[in-house]
Amino acid sequence: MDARILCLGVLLRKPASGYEIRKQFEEGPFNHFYDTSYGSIYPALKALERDALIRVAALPDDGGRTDKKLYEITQAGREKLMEALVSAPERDKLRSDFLFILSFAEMLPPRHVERLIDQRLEFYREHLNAMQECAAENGCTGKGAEFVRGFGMAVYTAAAEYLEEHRDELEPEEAEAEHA
Amino acid sequence: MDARILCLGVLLRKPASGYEIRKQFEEGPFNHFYDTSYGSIYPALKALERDALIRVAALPDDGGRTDKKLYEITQAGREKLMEALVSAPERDKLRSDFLFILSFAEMLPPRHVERLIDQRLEFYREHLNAMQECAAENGCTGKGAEFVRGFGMAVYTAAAEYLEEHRDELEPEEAEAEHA
DNA sequence: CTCTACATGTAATAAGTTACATGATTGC
DNA sequence: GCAATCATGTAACTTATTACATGTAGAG
Repeated sequence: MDARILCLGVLLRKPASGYEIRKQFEEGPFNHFYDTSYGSIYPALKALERDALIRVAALPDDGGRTDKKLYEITQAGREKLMEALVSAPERDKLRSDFLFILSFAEMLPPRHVERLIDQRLEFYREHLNAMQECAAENGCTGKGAEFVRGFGMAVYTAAAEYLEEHRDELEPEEAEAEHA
Repeated sequence: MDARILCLGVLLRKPASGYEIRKQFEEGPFNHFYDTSYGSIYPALKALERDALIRVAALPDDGGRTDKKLYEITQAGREKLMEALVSAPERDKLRSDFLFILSFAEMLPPRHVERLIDQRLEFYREHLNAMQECAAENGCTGKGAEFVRGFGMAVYTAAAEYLEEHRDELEPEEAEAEHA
């Protein structure tokens, strides 16, 4: 899924500007499994408009700002998106500095490992809260979106639990060595 | 973490060739949270050797092939890696076509959704098996690596359970509509 | 009036992926 | 002899990221 399909996905739910699309990937429902920056969104929107997969919607005269481009998906865009949605998904790609670092835990200062895990737990807490509240305003609507949200929460919860229950295994065992 | 640091991480555990490093990211302990291809590994090794962070080890005369370059980490390399390991980790990056697609589940053919989830469950089964066996031969050694392996298994298990327990929520409810 | 959030866009850069090109070794 | 795996490397391509550049609107 490249930035173009991602944008189509957002626009299928409702018309939005480039800025608003960005926000959906930063705070909204797509936050947890995709990330995209302006540098990829704006060029993507340009290409989509060129190919008539989206168009600039007539600006609503509710006093919105005039420099804002509200894009909406076209029929061709809907078809293009559906095509992408039913084709075989690429496998997930994860890049986790956290796990990479932790896999060398025994060679690191114990305090550093402690802090790393504390920060991670804090991260899970925050995001679980945010996910709980991610509601209609953000486009967290529909069976699919809710299912995915539940999935994310289940995974984060399990991750946090594992960290809490097993973090002591990473502690250096000073006393033990003496008895050897 | 770029390809260079990743390579240093592999080489810290034991000397390896570019090909073997690749395998660690494809099958080995780093499999689940990082991915890297030849096109990034070989240039990374070249750069690391140029900077004296790794060197070509004397070939063991056990009859190995002569075109194989066994790299080992140098002291400077160890320091460079440690520096990277104690600096603040970048946040995880996940890109999941699976979740993106599922978030539109209600607009997709039910059969497609079914198949998607079946494939995913199969994926979890396979990888949980592989992770259970990922042992010493592969460099799954040490507290850190084992902790990370356990973490991965906990997360995959939770993900699979969620899918199994909640997949029915994605089924279209034909009967219900009639009573409305 | 000032800060934050809204808003769009480009250019330089960095990075990794894919496909290509080649060849040796091992097991059957 | 043949296929699979081991093994190294490059070039073209695609892609996204970062930093830059600019300006508006609303809240306090």
